[in-house]
Amino acid sequence: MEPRMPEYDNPAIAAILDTTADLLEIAGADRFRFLSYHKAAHAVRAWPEDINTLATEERLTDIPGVGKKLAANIASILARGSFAEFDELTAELPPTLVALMQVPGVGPKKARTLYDRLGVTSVDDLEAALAEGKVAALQGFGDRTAANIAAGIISYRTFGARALLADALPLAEKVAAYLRALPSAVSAEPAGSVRRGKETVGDIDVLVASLDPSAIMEAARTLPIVTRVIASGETKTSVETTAGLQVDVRVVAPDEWGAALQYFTGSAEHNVRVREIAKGLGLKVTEYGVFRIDTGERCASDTEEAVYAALGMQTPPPELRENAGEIESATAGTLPKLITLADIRGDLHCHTTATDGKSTLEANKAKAAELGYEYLAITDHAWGLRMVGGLDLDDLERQWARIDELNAEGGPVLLKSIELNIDEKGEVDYPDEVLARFDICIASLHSGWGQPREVGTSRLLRAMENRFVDIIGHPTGRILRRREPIDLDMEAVCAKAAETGTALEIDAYPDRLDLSDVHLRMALRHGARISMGCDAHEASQMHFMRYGVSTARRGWVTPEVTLNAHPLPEMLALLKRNRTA
DNA sequence: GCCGTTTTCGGCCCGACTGTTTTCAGTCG
Ligand SMILES: Nc1nc2c(ncn2[C@H]2C[C@H](O)[C@@H](COP(=O)(O)OP(=O)(O)OP(=O)(O)O)O2)c(=O)[nH]1
Ligand SMILES: [Mg+2]
Ligand SMILES: [Mg+2]
Ligand SMILES: [Zn+2]
Repeated sequence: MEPRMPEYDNPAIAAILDTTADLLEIAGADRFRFLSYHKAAHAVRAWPEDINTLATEERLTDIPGVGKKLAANIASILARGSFAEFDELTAELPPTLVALMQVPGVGPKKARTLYDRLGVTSVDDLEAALAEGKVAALQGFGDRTAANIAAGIISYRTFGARALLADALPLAEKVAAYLRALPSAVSAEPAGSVRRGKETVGDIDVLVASLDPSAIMEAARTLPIVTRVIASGETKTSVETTAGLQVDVRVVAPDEWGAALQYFTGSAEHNVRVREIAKGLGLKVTEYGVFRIDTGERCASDTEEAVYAALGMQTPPPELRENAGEIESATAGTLPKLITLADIRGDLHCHTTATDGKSTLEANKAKAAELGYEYLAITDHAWGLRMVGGLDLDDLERQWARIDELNAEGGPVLLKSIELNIDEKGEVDYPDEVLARFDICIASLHSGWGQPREVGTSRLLRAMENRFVDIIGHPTGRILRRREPIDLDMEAVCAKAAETGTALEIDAYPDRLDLSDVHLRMALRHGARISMGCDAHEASQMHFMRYGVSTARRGWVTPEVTLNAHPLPEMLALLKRNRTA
């Protein structure tokens, strides 16, 4: 049998384009040529249509930044795993050189010199060369550069993967609160990817407004959590911390707050686009303000709204600032009214002590009441997951009886629900007579992670054909930093969800956040509904909803399309099982 | 390499910090 070509998805294509860009840069290619590869990589990653569909329909150039050449190169990757320029580049340079550029302090020029002069092709090689004193001896390097690179290797090795938002956000808020409390500080807020609510973050960025910047910089260098000062100047300090995260602190004058917050919130791609647009209007945007190019006069700077208004734009919510369509919407004045935490009327996914949860029904109900919810779906595991105590019919009767008692007491309504297991054939637990008795059924994959695309896809499609499967739980099964998503034809999954009236879940558990932002946009494109649940295995985890909402907002999700942004009767009426034919 | 209510050619964001520089390149945000 022929060996199968690997199946590509948008992130896989984007990764190859990014590698190409890095190799081109190391090879000394024109700046705008390699930047075009990075730009296309970002656009492909953020594009809410499957790259295979686009290629088949010869619509790759629909993606902004993908022209004739890049479309041909992407098509070539899909067909044979590479393209001509990539083959030439990797014949000229070892592709492992891109890993050298991941070491803080090593960029394309130093990587090239290390390779040319010392034959260094890996981080291990680099470490050896440092130990032998060869790096410091290089033209243009020196002792300090060698020491910085050595420290960079340690960070590269120990910090590695991006942090979960749920781990970084509390720390970011703590650092901001600490700096805000300084007598010389006027205000301080987290910015960067933390403010944009990205599911993982590379570092923590904090903006401070102050008339005494040196006092802020001193405080940043001496934060209790600092393990190393990477750089510290008049307005910017970068430190490594005990949390294994880099913290970047930027300070500006109070009247520059809005421009600086716009800059430091990013994303970089959003900023570049905003600045290009400004230029076309005869304006210049920096972290200090919006300026007229002709007179140098400052037109805006104190608030973000003023900055965007000076460019004729609405202020896009931070979660949308990825240069993925929000600039066009903001310019046209058509930004969507995104879902907020306050719109959430209930949680549609939680576990109890009846299976693998650590809190009782009663404790979950109390938490739902505390959160001001109207309802809570009790979705313990079904019989198919016996190893975590999956419920049999007797267990269900007992749980339902207790739910009836609790509902009689008032407060948030507990919904008799279940998280069904989707088996190898796409079938779920229990006979139809039982499924019909639930208020809501979620169905989720819990096995088969390494399966080929068509297998996982057909399991989900089959499950969605079941008229009692109202929601597909954590559709891809990804676990951030631990498990790749199952390979799926997500276009087919979203289309089937829309066609059958099956909602797709955002599992708000911080290492899942599944569906992801980009897949949510794809789901909305197809007209699918969204369901939000924390997958709490302990009552306190029902607070994870805020992370689900961040991901939903990044996916352009509105309250209208979200099941649990509706009052109970409407929410129930939207379920597949209650649809009138 | 991409792109176009000023353009199919000539642009492509803007600034901070560091080290080795004798005037600024490299890296990063
Ligand atoms: N104008 C402009 N701004 C940039 C550039 N690079 C970074 N920024 C701004 C926007 C970023 O959100 C902000 C913080 O930079 P970071 O490198 O920390 O990126 P960000 O937080 O977006 O993502 P991260 O999760 O940290 O990788 O600085 C750039 O090249 N140009
Ligand atoms: Mg950041
Ligand atoms: Mg940063
Ligand atoms: Zn669950």
